[in-house]
Amino acid sequence: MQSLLELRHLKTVQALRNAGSLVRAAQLLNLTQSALSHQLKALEEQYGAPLFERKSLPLRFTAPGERLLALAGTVLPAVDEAERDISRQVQGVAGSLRIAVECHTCFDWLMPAMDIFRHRWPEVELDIVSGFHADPVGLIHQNRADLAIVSEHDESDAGQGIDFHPLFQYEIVAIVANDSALASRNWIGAQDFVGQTLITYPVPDEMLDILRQVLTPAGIKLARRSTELTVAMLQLVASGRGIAALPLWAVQNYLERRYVSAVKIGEHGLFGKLYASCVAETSQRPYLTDFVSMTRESCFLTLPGITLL
Amino acid sequence: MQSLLELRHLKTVQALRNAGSLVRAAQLLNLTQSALSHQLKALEEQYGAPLFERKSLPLRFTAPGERLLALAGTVLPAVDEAERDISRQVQGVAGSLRIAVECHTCFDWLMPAMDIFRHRWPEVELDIVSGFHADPVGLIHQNRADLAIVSEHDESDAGQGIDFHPLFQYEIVAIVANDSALASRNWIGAQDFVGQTLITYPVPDEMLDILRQVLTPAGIKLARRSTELTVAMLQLVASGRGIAALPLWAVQNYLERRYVSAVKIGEHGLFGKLYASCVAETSQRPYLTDFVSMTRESCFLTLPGITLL
DNA sequence: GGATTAACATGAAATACATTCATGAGATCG
DNA sequence: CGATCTCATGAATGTATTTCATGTTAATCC
Repeated sequence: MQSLLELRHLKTVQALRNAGSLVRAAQLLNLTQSALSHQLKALEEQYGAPLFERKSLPLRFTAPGERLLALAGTVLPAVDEAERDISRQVQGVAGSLRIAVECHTCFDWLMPAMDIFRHRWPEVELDIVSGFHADPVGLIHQNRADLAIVSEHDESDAGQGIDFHPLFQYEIVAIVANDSALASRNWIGAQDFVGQTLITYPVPDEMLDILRQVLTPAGIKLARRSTELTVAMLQLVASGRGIAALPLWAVQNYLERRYVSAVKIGEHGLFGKLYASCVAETSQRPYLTDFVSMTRESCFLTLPGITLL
Repeated sequence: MQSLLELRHLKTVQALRNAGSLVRAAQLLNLTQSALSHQLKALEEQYGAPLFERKSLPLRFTAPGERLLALAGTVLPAVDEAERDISRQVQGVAGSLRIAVECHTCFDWLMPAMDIFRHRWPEVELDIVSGFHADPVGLIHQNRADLAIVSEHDESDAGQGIDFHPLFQYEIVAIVANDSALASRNWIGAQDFVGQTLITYPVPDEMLDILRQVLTPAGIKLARRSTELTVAMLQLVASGRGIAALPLWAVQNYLERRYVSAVKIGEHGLFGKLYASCVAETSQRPYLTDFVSMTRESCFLTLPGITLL
């Protein structure tokens, strides 16, 4: 009798459209697939009609489903904006968000995320702390940065009043030439790197997962060659000058075009994790939590093959 | 961390503004005052600021409160509209709502309610079945009306697949001249009517609560005089030609201007109740439930001193 | 054509959450 | 200064959402 529609349902419907499947939508919302299934069932029962076709991929919505999507499209941004306004009214927000980055590829997703953020929080001073620092958390302590994007969290930092907000996890794959002997392998181990030239970004060793997690533990030291640009690394690999290890999402395009080949590293794959870390006090700021959740969402929707943490 | 705001909260905030107090807002929403208090407390905790000033009457909202109100003002109508659109998509609604009325004063609130309805459901054919019928439910059975506004429900009808949707309750007071001996009484009983002329609308006896509930049971029969217009009745009373019994809300204006006086009927007052009745099938239609809830709301906000059933 | 993987559905159990109940405190009014 | 009104609050209740543990279906792959 009485409408059971809540913002929650609108968020679900929108996530469903963006994510393209119940499973992915559930990850986006930090819920289980089952929860969404129940939610949607309840809605469909209330309206007496299905909201979307289950079989088709990509998901197709019915007319009532589209109408709900349209509603979500106007309502949810309005709600977000109102809540940001209230944050501003309550604590005249005029803070800063200086972001320290330790990994090269981060820029690929950080830029679009920052653009969205700038639009949502125009009065917050947004910056990237340039250069690559071996210890980005140190920059926070020195108050030269507000937020650091890091790949592992030092347990020692966690105690020091530093919060780690999980972002996402991505697979790091070995990139080899198409005609390489390794290209057809199911996966390769540390020993398979021996004799190769490793092509990397020009950053300290500790910041390269392939070294820190695989080669150094195995006691292997390789010839190195470095370059700033991902395309340049791929060009070197393609022309047989060496092997690289890069995030899968960063090279997906080239793989689809068969420019180079990717091989899993280790039997279960090598994964990089990313966290946003800041002092506990900063964690409280509404724009900080907004930045984190917005970044997670935009990365999940943009970067292929990543999973949220 | 995560926003707890739901449509429910927006409805609460809006009801609070419209009703002017937690208690009245709770009646509007079919909730207890306590529920709203808890809801608002949770919101204020989340935003870290009060939403309204508790002491002042009429209620004053703070800046965050106003911002939420503004949000509710854009969001809730959009949600309503979307749900109506979905109803239309699912079951191409093109029904009719022919309303049979048994009481005279009903027009005062029915007209504005119908105006709102017409705007919300333009494709539904809206009509009043004119004339005053002793048995409006009969009109439904004959399919000459879809909805009847009645003051008591016949138990015999309830079985026959007729639904009764409670609307509201109002007090019926005796209207006497200011200089009448009765004017100063705390309340008057059936015996106090003896010897007076009863001024009524020109309708059958069964439809007058004062007769049905008070005078007839006491075996009292009075001289009668009738007129169509409420003002005319008051004029007669004021000039000492008789006594009337009318809904308090209908005469509130005149009482405030001390044109006539009102006296409670019976120690605990005489109350009229109104229901909207229709066949069970009609009850299902989305526009019917919308009409009922919308009418309840608009009456509650417009008519002074009524309580929802 | 099984075997495997992936996506969604579903009933029951667990959990979280909103609401009510039963008060108390504070203000207002004859 | 009771009487009445409004709102707040903690505990108890009850409902509703979510998870858990499966089942089903469809698509993909040797």
